[in-house]
Order: sequence, then structure tokens, then C-alpha cells
Amino acid sequence: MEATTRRKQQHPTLTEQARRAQIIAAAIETIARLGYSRASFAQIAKQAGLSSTGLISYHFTSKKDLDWEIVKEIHGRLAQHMSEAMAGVPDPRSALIAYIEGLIGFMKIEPFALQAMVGIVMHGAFDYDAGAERESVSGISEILAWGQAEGVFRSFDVRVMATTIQRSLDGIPLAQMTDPDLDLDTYARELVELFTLATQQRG
Amino acid sequence: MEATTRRKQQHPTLTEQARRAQIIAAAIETIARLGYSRASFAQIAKQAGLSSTGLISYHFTSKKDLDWEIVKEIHGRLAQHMSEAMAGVPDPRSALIAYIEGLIGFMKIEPFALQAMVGIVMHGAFDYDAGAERESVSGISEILAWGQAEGVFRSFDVRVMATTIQRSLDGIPLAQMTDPDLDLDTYARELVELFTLATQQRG
Amino acid sequence: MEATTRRKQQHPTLTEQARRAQIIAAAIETIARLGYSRASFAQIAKQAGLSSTGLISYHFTSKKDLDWEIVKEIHGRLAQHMSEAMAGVPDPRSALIAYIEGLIGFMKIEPFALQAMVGIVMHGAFDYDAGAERESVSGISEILAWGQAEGVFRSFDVRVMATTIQRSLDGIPLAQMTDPDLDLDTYARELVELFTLATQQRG
Amino acid sequence: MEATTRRKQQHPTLTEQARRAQIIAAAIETIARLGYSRASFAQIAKQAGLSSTGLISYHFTSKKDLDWEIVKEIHGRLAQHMSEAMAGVPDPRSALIAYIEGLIGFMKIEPFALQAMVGIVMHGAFDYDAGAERESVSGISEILAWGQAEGVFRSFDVRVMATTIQRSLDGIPLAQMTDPDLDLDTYARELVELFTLATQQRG
DNA sequence: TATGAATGAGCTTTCATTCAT
DNA sequence: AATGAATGAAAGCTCATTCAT
Repeated sequence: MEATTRRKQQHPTLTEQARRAQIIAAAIETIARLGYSRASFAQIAKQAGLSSTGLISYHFTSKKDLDWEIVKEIHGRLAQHMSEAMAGVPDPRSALIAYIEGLIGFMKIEPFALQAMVGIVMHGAFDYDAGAERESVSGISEILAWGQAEGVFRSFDVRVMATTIQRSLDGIPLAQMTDPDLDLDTYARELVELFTLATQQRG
Repeated sequence: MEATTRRKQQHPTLTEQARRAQIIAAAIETIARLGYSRASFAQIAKQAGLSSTGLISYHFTSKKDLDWEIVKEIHGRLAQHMSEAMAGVPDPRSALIAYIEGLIGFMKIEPFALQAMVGIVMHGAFDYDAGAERESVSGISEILAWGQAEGVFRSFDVRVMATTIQRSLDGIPLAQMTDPDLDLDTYARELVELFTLATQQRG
Repeated sequence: MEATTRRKQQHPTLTEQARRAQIIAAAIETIARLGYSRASFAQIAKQAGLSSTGLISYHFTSKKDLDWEIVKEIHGRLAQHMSEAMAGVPDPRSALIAYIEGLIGFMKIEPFALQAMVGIVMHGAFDYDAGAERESVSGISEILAWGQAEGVFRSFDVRVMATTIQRSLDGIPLAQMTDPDLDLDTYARELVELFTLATQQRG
Repeated sequence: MEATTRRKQQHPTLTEQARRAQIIAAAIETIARLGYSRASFAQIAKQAGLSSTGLISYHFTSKKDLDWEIVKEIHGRLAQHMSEAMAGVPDPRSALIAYIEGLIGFMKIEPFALQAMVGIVMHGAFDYDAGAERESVSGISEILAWGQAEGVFRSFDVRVMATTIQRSLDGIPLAQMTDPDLDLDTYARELVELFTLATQQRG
């Protein structure tokens, strides 16, 4: 009885993992294409080629659960990508550049991922607690603190600067909806220069 | 068809205007508090103390219509506020400062307005066409172009810079959800310095 | 108190009668144009140029009441028209012809009236009791009985023949919706011949 | 768009077909009993013993879809019945008789079917285009044309005669509401004689 | 009398979720 | 593990009707 009610958490089989991955992938694309509020289970199932929305409910406890799993998944991929992008950066300045370029690079590889994540987070911003926001800003915060400690960045409010950088990058998927031909390389170059100037120690 | 869909338009009475204003105010607060997707007519009616959702439908043709009227209303108030905030700015540098401080000042006066507007626009991003996004960025674009023309701003991509400034300001309501005690004056001061440095002509 | 609750029935003033007539006329045209189910008070008020649907409710107890008044009104006009059309017919044969031509003549004078009446009666067929149907057939029944009594009509079931004649005429408004250019004179001539042959005594 | 609106279509399972049939049957009876405009999903669900109107929406894309499926279903049954009733008729005269008797025979087997169909078609008369009306008259038109070609029917306007025959038959369900004990066999006999006389070649 | 405003019941439709198989 | 079927709540919207002025 107990085992029937409380499902999984234990030993996710291989097929189960594959199904979950398939559903998550379909959900990401659906959210990115239609927007969060139009991304119903029915639409996601159609996108995934599933015969029943019940299958989604079977693999995920609730819609909230699915959303959360998507966020975790994308967060994981992004973390992986960023850790590679920033491996061996020698100083805060190049770290900042690598951060910006790395994030925009991720958008090129996974065009739907961040759009979907922004959609979910904005919708859920009212549910989930403070953690998400703070964490999403943490990676860049450390870079900025490092730069200030080393004296190569001027003295600014780290939280404000971090939020600003983060928003400037979050905004790109939105801008892409408006202008799908937006040139990401130009965008990266401009942002690098912008924030280099905004952060650097004046002499 | 047109006559069937569009109601009145002609002589909105005083009571009608009052009700519409009341509903719009309630909707703004509801959207800001619960998020767009939870701001149903039922929730809005409850917030406004109305007995029936039918009353909202009575005063607004459709949900889209209500959304649009809210956006227009807030846009109007914001435009009014900004035109006063920027009256008589002598040069691009002070215009940029006035823009940032003016917008943040508006958030202090109307804490829900921009949150609601962002919610609506983000939801509709998939419906409405490119116009909205582009227009929302236009005010700041002109300031930036002016500064470049006068030679006090360096040569950067106006679109990228404008979007970045806009996002840094749009992001404040979101940050406020996370941290309701966020100090807007500090925030304003920091952003002014950030973008002053990011835009200024190097010598 | 009592006088307030139970309205009218007493001395309908002239303006009141005028208003009622105006509303009835608008309702007839609206039902004929849009069909019964689309002829809401809102549509009728618009057609009549009234500012409020409340005015309709003020003058008519309920929608059923309005429907019923429309039927009575059209019935009255039709009775008047038919009594003139059939005045002085010397024999059953010419009475039958006068009946058919008279009814079709009425359609030419009042193009919306019978369409509206058919719409109401068909909708209400489930509400109102047997009376309506039986009564609507009575005029022609008498003619047929007269013809049989005089020996100029053959021996047929009066009820069936009467219903058939009635339906053949009721059907014209419906056919007109499909084919608005339908030639009523041809139609009348054909029906006269059809039912003359169908009723005449064989020799 | 199309893929979003149209569901399945492919392999309707047995259970699904059964449910659809059940819903269609319940809808037919509900429309026949209450009239089209009172036959809401709620009433149909109650008639079918369903727990939710959502189930109807689950099996039919929209109310229009359900209406259309009902019409198709009844049309199919009627066509089947009539093709059997008219198989091997040797000449136009017996064809006309078979047509009348066949249609009335159908009413005996399926007392609600034609009532419901008339209700739907009349309601939709303003939506759907001319096709419906014209088609419903086509079967009898061919018989009449055949009889004229063979010289056994006199020269009359086929459209008027066809419409009259059709209406005389459509009217039976309406007459049954008034007089439930109406004898269909008598009715059939009378109509056969009526239209035999009305159509036959004189001479 | 007449009007604009308000009401609440009802409509079709969509949704996440549950369940038997 | 997966499916099709079913559920019931909630959505936006329309309607006839009521009411204060």
C-alpha cells in the first residue's frame, strides 16, 4: 500500500529516465514556442508524440514538479556549460567576459532552454521562494566580489551589478522573440564592453 | 460584425469611468500580487469587491481588452510621470540620469503598476507583435542617440544599450518580490553610476 | 405596493403603446435576420436604437411575454390581411386559391413577419401547448370542410390536407433564407395548381 | 493551427465509438424533447448519465462538431433506410409512394431523429450556407424529374413540388408534439394520395 | 418613463489529475 | 509502464432580469 502511494525516489530505471528526459525536452520546446501559459500537458504530449497526458502525470507528481524538474535540468546543463566555459580563467576581468560569452554561447547551443526557464521562473516567481532569484545571480556575484577583492573592479553594490548583468542576459531570449534574426555575436561583444567599462577600477 | 463586437465607445459616463478605473486598479494589484496567470476574473472581482465576474465582462469587451486597457492606463501614467521628470534636462548625461531616477521614482509611487505591466506584456509576447517591445525601448533610445550625436556618449550599439538599461529597470519589480525591503534609492544611485560609466566618451 | 408589483393590464398609455410597437417591430426584424437564438435583448435593443435592454424588460414581463406578444401581433395583422383577401369569396375552390394567394401576398408586404413567427413558434413548440398548432391550421380547415360539404372537394382527411397546405406556406420563409431571390408569384401559382388538383372531386 | 484544432481522427477505439454513439443518442433525444436551444451540454450529459459536460468536449471538438456529427449520423441512417425502401422501384409513381412511405416508416423506427435534425438545421440555417436546404430536397427532386421525363408526371415546377413534399413530411414530427397519438399509417396513406393526384399527368 | 449599472445563473471549453486495465 | 477514458473545477463570456435614480 505504502509503496503504491509514494512512488519512485528510489531506483529510477533506465526507460523511466529516458521517458522523463523526453518529456522534459518536449516541455522545454513547447514552453519556449508557445509561452508558459499555453504550454498545457496536452500541448506537451503532442510535441512529445505521447498518446496521453496521463503519462506526464505518471512520471511527474504535478505540474509544479515538472516545472521544477525542467528548471533543475536546464540549470544543470547550464552549470556544466559554464564550468567548461570558465575553466582556467586567470583573472576577474576575463572571468566576467567568459561569463557573458559563455551564457550567450549556451543560447546558441540550446535555443529553447533559457526561454523556457525564464517562462517558468517568471510564472512561478510568486510560488517559489527567494532561493531561485538569489541563486541565479550567485555565479556572477562571486566573479564581481573576486574582482573587487583583487582591486581590478571598482567599488559598486555587487547585488545591483549582478542583477543588471543577469537581466541583460535574460533579456536576450525575449528580444529574440521580437527579432529572431538578432545577431548574438554582436550582442555578446557589446555587453562585454558595456560591463567591462561599468566595472573597471578607475585610475 | 464590428458593431457587434465593439460596445459604446461614445460617452462614457462618470460612474462607468469610475467602475472601469476601479476594475483596472483591482486588476493591476491582482496581477502584481498573484502573477498574470493566476489573475482570473474571479480573483480580480474578489479584489475589487464585485459580486460577479460578469461585471468585468460588462465593462470590458474581453480579457484581452482589459489587459490592453491596463497597459494603456499604466503607459499613460508613466508617460506623464516621465515627462515631468525629464522636463528641461539640459544635456544627454543628465537626461540619462533623469530617466533612470524617474522610472525608479515611478516604482515608488505606484508599486504595482510596472509589475503588472511586465506580467501582461510577457504573457502577450506571443500574441502581440513586435511593436510593444520596440516601443518600450524607444524613450531611452532617443536619449542615447542624442548623447552620441553630441559626442558625450561613446560609440556603442544603441539597441543593445537601450535594452540593457530597460531590463535593468524592469528587473527591479522582480527583485522586489524576492526582497521586499530592497532600497530603491541605493538601487537608483548604483544604476546611474553604472550606466554613466558604461556610456561615457573615453578621453 | 400591489399596483407597483402587478404592472399594467389596465390603461396602456399612448406612449407606452408606441414603445411596445417599436420594440416588437425591432424584435421581428432581428429574429428574422439573425434567427431566434441570436436575437438577444441586446441585439433587439440595438436594432431599436434603445439605450438599455432594461427598457424591454420594463415593457414586457419576460422574454416569453415578448415572444407571445409578437406572435399575437403578427397573427392579428395576418388575420386582418386574410379577412380582406378572402372577403366575398363565392365558393370553396376560390376560397382555397384566395387563402394561398393571400398568405403569400402577406409575405410580400411583411417580409419579416412570418419568418419571425416561425422562428418563435418553432423555438417555443416545446413550451406552448397544443393550441397554437391547432389554431394556426383552423382557417384553412374550415375552407376544406366547406368544400367537402359542397361536394366540390374529394373526400380526404381534413387535418392532413390542412397541415400540408400550412406547411407548404410556412416553408416559404425558410426557402427564402436559402434563396432570397425566390419568385413568390411563381410559387403562388404552382401551389394553387398543386392543391387544386389535390383537393378536387374526381369525376 | 489545424493540428491544434482537429483531434485524433485516426483509429477510434471501440470504447470511444461507443461513447460517441451514446452521446449522440442522448443529444438527439435531448434536442427532440427540449428543442435545440435548451439542449445544452449540461442537459445532454444529464440525459446520457454522464458526470461532466467535459466528457462531451473530450469526445467532440466543439458544439458545432457535435451538431455536425449528429446530422451526419442521422443522414446516414436515413440514407440507408431510404435506399432499402426504394430498392427496385420500377417507375416514378411507385418511387414517389416509396419515398413518402419510406420517410414516414423511418419516423416510426426513429421517433427523435428527424425532430433533432430539423432542430439543428433550423438553428444553423443562418450559419451554414445554402447547401443543406438544397441537398435535403435533392432525393425527391430526382424522382419528380424522372416522372416528368417519362411523361407520367404533369409539368410542374420541380423545386416547388419537392419543397412541398419535403415540408409535408418534416411537419409530421411537429404535428406529433401536438398530437402524440397521431396515426402515421393514415398520414402516409393520405399523403400518398394527395401527391399522386397533385403530380399525375392529366389527360 | 427611461437609463445605466449590476446581478447571478448559465453557457461552452480547457485543464491537470485520477483510474482501471 | 503505459494507455485511453473520465472527472470536476475553473476559465471567460453572454444572457435575461432587477434596481436605484
